[in-house]
Amino acid sequence: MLLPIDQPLDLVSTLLSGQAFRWRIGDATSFSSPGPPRRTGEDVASSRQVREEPWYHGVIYRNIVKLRIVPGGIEFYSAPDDERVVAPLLMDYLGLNVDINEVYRNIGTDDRLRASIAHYPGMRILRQEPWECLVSFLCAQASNIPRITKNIEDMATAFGRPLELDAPAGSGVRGMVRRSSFPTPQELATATRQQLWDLRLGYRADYIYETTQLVAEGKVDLAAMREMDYDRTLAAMMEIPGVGDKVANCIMLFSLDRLDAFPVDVWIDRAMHEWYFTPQGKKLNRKQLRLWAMQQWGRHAGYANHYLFHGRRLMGKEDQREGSVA
DNA sequence: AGCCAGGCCCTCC
DNA sequence: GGAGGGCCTGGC
Repeated sequence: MLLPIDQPLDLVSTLLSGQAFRWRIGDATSFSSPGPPRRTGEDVASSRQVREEPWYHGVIYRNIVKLRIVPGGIEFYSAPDDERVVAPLLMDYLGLNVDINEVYRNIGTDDRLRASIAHYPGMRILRQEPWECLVSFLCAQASNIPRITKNIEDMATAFGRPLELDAPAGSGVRGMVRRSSFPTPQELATATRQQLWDLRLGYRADYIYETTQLVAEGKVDLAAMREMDYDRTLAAMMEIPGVGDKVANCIMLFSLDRLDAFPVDVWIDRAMHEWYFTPQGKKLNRKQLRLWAMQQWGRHAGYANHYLFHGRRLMGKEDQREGSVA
């Protein structure tokens, strides 16, 4: 099915850069290292080099979704639910209801940000499912993307529901995709503390165990948090074990409709001191940085955060993986 | 071998 | 209120 879009969308930056952890590149289920771009194999003889966008697959709303960019929009398949059912969910999940050009006008306030925007046009903030997002960022403290990805996948495999997507013949999609849904709070609540510990989550296992009980028992109501104002949502989030200011802001930004949320991690901390509070200025703590940013960029501060984060990796160090194949 | 990671929490000052 | 150390595990 084709989902028409008329604004830039950069799938690799949006899906694989650390806001969600269940997206993979490639036609079929494969957890081997991504490696170099794969050959299509069929149109090698063709003199005209048709540059085809890669497929991605992930799991949202208990569906496997496989998608890629095509002229005019997004081509996608889903299972077990029909594409007509998944289409609006996918649209919403990808944040395509947000006018990104308006966002850029609001956050393009200096050269650094404008450079980052120019380098990552179409990198979006996802609108994820709050429960999965919460567990993901409980995993994230003192960790890294590959490890978080493994932790989340292990929980899905152990406590979620197995799914498969068999692409229709002649669709040009090759390979069966087998994934598991991320467990619901009730499903994950069946896990014992020891079982979680055995997934090698480290000390995060305790946070996840405690949090799962709270959500499954209804003592934490994530859906309700989408309706609250920023301060109330933040306060409610920080009641959750293992959730501090940074993690709360990540969850709020990526899943609770708070595009004004501004998570300050070590990288943002460095970038802001380096770029906005230069040498001798007194050091601001993380909460002060967040308040300053929210003042500066208002209701799209979270987008500024994401572009600062990626902008710094752009200028700070070399860009190791970049899909700019000739 | 030893240090540290995309934090949080608890203790102590 | 804020600085400092501990915490599972994995990677360098």
